[in-house]
Amino acid sequence: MSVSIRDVAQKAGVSLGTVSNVFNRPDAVAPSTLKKVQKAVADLGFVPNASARTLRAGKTRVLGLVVPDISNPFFTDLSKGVNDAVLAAGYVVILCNTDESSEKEDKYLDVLVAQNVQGVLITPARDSYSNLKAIADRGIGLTLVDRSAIGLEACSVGVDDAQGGALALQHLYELGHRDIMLLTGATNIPQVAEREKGIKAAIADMPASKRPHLTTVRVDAMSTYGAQEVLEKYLKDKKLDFTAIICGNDLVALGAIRTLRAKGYDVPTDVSVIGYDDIDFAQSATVPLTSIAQPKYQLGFAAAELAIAECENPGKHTHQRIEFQPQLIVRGSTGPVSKKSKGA
Amino acid sequence: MSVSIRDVAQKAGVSLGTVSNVFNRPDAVAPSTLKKVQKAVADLGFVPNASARTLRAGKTRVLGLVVPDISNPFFTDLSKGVNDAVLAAGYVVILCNTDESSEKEDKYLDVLVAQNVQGVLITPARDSYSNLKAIADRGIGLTLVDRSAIGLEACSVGVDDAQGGALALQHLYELGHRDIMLLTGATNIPQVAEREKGIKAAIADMPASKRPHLTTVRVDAMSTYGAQEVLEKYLKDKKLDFTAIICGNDLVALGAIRTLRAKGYDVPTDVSVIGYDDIDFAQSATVPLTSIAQPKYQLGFAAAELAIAECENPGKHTHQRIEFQPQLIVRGSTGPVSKKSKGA
DNA sequence: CTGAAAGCGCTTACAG
DNA sequence: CTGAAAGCGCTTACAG
Repeated sequence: MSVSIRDVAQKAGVSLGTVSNVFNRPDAVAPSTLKKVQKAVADLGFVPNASARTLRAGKTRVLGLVVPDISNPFFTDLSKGVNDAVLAAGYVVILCNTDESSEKEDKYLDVLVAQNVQGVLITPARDSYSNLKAIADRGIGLTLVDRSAIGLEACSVGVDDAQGGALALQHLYELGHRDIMLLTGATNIPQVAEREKGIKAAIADMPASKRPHLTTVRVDAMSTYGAQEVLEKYLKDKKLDFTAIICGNDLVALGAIRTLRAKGYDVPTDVSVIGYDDIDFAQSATVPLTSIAQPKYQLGFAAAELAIAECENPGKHTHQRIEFQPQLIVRGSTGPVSKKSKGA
Repeated sequence: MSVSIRDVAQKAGVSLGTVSNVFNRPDAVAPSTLKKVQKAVADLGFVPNASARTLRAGKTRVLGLVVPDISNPFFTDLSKGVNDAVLAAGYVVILCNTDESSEKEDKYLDVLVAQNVQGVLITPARDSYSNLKAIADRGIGLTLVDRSAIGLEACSVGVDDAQGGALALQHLYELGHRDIMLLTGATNIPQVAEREKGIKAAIADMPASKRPHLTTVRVDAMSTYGAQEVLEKYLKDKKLDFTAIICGNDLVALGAIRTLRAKGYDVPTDVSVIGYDDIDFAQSATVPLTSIAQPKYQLGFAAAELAIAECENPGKHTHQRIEFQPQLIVRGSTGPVSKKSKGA
């Protein structure tokens, strides 16, 4: 149905191999021949058949990106980064959304093997990486995204969550806050645990006399309602015993702000609130939210670059881990501790 | 590097063709042979090489999905629908994010041609479809998403925006509202124009004596701030002359609610507010938002099904358009018109 | 029901 | 610098 290299060769009056050379080693072709062939290519609208090319050369220039939930903006932005890196390098990416299901993940992995992808970028849905080893054994490059590559021969990219926690704490500390609530989720969520660790480490690093006091309160669900419920209960028959809250994520922060305002406390005059994730809505909220942003796009871009580097140089590629730093985004929900609340 | 069909044939003690038949026409293989081959396949971990398969059979079972902005939840959910449909059918999809750029779109289209995709699902970045004709001419199936296929031999899927507007109006009408503000964007946005048309048509359909009165107010930016600014100005030295607002989207609705509450009006007691899009945050808002939702997932699923149908049956496929109905999601921001506000 | 053979479109040594 | 030839891994009539 389509134009083949044979048609181009005929039209340009050269052999098959010469046309191929024009695409793969243009330096090895005489300039006049090059021009002739390029004209024929343009005239016929020839695009080399990737399947044939792959079959012969063994390289597909196709990558697979496997994510647990593409509706999560984290993965959406990440996937944009992957796509941009990949497009620049002449690669293509097959996106696989596992919906956090191991079965779907396995299925997609098979699909990717069948498609002869040269590399797989993945945020695994489960802790066990057994299904990934099969991929690596097939010689397919593996890049772990937002996970570490423990026990795997693979590159990985991630964000320094401990640092994210520390950033939040330091920001509040610099604003003068010394009584801080940590309103977060269960410790079995790795990210939650890691950030908490970062907060505590930052506190431990301070001179004992100046260390802020941290009260940890856990919500069942890291949602607006989950936060409201818990915080309302906490404030029930107690006076405010903190001047700032570090929240597990932005939804929790929004819920906290709502509760505080309902109780007649102003944010940030009475209480500063800091979120995590920097979701899209953070800047449109009633009180624009100070938050910790993750370099999602860069994460994807870097992961794709690692994967492509491995594809281009499978022999002497050394695996590496790239860890990005989260970023503090200051908006209206945090401010200096006021004399009023300090006194309270 | 990999296990080939030849290895399987050898291990199972059958010929090449028989192994192929096991994959492509299992009915034509004797049960005992089938089992022998399947065992060999499992033992060796054989996965057929898609490139070779494609090259020979001419079918790649690969689709391209080209969207202007994957960070927009509309396209994210849509892409989930596409992926699920595609996975079920044993296809694979290459996701292309054009960032609304025509150049990127053209580049991706070339990439997709080179990858031998069998079909392209696209929400074009520009109005002219000239670059799409080239795709169609190559025999690649084309499916327009959230656009009509005027001037193209192609299937298309979309949402009935006029109906969306009508739904919003009718909901408020049934709650007794007769003085309604339409707070929306510029009419050169097709979706805005179409919804407005639907609202007006719905009003025109009512008996003249009962027709609600519609005041249209336009915002520069369909954002929270854009809405606040315009509405504050409108309410400056005027009493409330409406009991409900239909908003251009959910962000506008959130801004409207904020302004109303700041002025001391309760939502929905004094004023009902309805949004559009049903963004994720709509249900977590201070006043959970009544909104018009679009069947994004279904849109993608249906588009993929159309595309696959065309791939499977390129000869006698008739192009069709599938138009989905938007859906009213009732939450707390709308309620019956109160006697108080009615009297005002 | 099974096997031998041709060929999909390209790349890559290799000889000239 | 150019061309003829082999072969990547599979599918598909075709003969048996």
